[in-house]
Amino acid sequence: MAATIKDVAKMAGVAVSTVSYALNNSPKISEETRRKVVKAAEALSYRPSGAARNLKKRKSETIGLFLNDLGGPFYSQVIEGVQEVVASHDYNLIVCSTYGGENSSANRFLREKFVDGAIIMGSAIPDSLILQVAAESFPIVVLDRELKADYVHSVLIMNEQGAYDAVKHLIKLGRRKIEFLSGPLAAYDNSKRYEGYKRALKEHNLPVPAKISMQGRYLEAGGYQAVKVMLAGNRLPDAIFAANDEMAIGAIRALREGGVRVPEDIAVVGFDNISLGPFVRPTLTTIGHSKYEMGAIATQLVFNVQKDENSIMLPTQLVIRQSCGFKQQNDDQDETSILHEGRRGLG
Amino acid sequence: MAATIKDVAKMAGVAVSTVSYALNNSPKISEETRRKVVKAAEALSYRPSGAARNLKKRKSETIGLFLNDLGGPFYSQVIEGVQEVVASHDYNLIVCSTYGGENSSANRFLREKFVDGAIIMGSAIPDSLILQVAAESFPIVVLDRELKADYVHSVLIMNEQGAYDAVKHLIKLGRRKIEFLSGPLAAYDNSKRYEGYKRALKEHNLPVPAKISMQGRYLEAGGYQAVKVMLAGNRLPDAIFAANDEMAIGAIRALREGGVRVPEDIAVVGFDNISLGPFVRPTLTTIGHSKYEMGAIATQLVFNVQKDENSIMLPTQLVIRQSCGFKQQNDDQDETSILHEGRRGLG
DNA sequence: CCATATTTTTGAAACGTTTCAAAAGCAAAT
DNA sequence: ATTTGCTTTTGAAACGTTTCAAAAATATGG
Repeated sequence: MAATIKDVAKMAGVAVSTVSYALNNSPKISEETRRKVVKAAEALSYRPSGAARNLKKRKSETIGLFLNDLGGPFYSQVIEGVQEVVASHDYNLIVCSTYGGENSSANRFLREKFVDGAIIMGSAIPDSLILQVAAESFPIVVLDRELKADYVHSVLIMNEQGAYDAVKHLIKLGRRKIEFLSGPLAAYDNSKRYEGYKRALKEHNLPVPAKISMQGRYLEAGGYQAVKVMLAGNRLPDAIFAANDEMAIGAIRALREGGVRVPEDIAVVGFDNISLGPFVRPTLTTIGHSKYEMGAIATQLVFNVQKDENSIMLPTQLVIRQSCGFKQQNDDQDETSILHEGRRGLG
Repeated sequence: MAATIKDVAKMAGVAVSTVSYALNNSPKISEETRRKVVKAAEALSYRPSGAARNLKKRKSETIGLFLNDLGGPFYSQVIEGVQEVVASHDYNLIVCSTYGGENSSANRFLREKFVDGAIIMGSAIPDSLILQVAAESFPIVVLDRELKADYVHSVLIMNEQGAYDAVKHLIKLGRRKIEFLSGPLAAYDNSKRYEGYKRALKEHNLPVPAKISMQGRYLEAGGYQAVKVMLAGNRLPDAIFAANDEMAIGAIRALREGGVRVPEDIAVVGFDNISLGPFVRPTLTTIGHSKYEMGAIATQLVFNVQKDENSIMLPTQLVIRQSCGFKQQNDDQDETSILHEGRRGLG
């Protein structure tokens, strides 16, 4: 049905190989034949088959970015960073959801070598699959996840230190009973953030709660619910450190509805510095990290394949707004931030 | 280097075709051989070549979703709708940015038949390319864009009517001097929204400004700047209708900074009902439309290819919050909404 | 035990490109 | 005319699958 390179060749009265060279702008072809070929191709509205091309060339010139859910407010900047670097290498980028388990699109694409390299964020792709497919010809970079293997690199955030900074900041502001609003217990970043929370309490001789009392699955509604439940209890904390911003925002909503003043009665600090932060009331104090840079660096790593695994640690940054109760003289649009230097280099 | 189906065949001591059948769970193959084959495949850590497969089968079982920028707050729900329907058909979804002009990834993918169908949102892909590649074997659905051709379907939003409803609402609340905060003049949806704005003014015998005085390129910062400039002038309006929510939010920020009370002095209404709306202060009155449904319907259309172009019109909905100045007795989290029924069917 | 069905396995021909190595054209130099 | 050295064009062999049609093996029934 659709025209192939053979049809173009026939119409232009030349060999198939000539068409190929001509359309790929090879210098071997004379201008005259090139014109003939292009004309024929247009007349037949010829579209080359990417599949055939990739098969023959044994590469797709495409990088895959695999995410848990394409929608999250968090990802968009990461994507931008990836996009930029991929484009600068004249490669294509496809973004794909990891949703769907065993035979999700992501799994299929990883297995079937649709892409020449992959960047993986989120936990839906099991370590085993990554280990299976990573190879010199197929480098993989994992984001915010520890995984060591040949041709697997990782870009990490200083989760522990960031959480530590957040909690320490609350302590410095005089808060003594600080609760941890947890994300999924199985999540890597959540557990790191929990570690940082505990370290800060310990180092300041504050009691560490025996167990996690609030869980919000990293969702706004989850934070809201967890805090609703908390409010029904009797002994309220004077601060909440949420493992991500969505939950922090849900927490603030629940507190407000319960007549609790934020930050006067209970201070709230989140993590991730999502773009919504400056818009909620009170504006959200949080731990930021450079998402664009994360994407860009990850992509660089994909292009600089190296056998030994290599991990890069990105710094975090305390972003002080209103919800922590820090007294500022300036307008609420302004914000202060304290950079926590990270280190970059071999893992 | 990497193992191919031939290597697996050799190792398992069977023919290439047997391996293919075995791994694709064809019922012709005996359990015994299947086991042998699977074992060999695992031993060699065989990964089938998607390119070869697609070439032979002449399809990729993949749908492409092409967006202007992957990050926008607007898109995520559309993506979810698409994702859901694509998955229900056991197809794969790739999302891809149209950024990059002539030889962007998007252009390449569209041309090289990497995908079996496409959903296109945003204006970066020229009509000409769409017309060129749309075919029975390659259906295309365009979102919020009018384009009629064989095998091209469109899913539209009632932009004109939505804008009309927004402005009418402001008029009913007593506003008389309503300015239009425009997006890019060339944008299809912007011009439709402008039409609706003008119609509402005319129908209520209000003067229609001779020309558009504020432009904000659909960006928050654009709305902010445009309003800053407006504030420097002398005759202020008593309401602003922004062609999208981002600009409306920027407008509110500028007004607040300028000491203008929203909505008391100037009311603001946006368009799109992005998720940020309920979080800004005052909460944003806007025109909503179901983004998830938009994605889902578009995807259905891709799978139900029909020759004659077919367009579907989705209803909009006035979402009343604080920024329009409507006096409500209830808490600010609540919101009222008025559905404007759309019609669905042939264009 | 033979003929006939049925199940399982196999060769070989695609699918539509790229690219190597050889052939053909063509000019200039002998 | 023939050789030499270019430039341009071409055939044919991949690339790694799927799938048709035929062959081989096995089972079924008389």
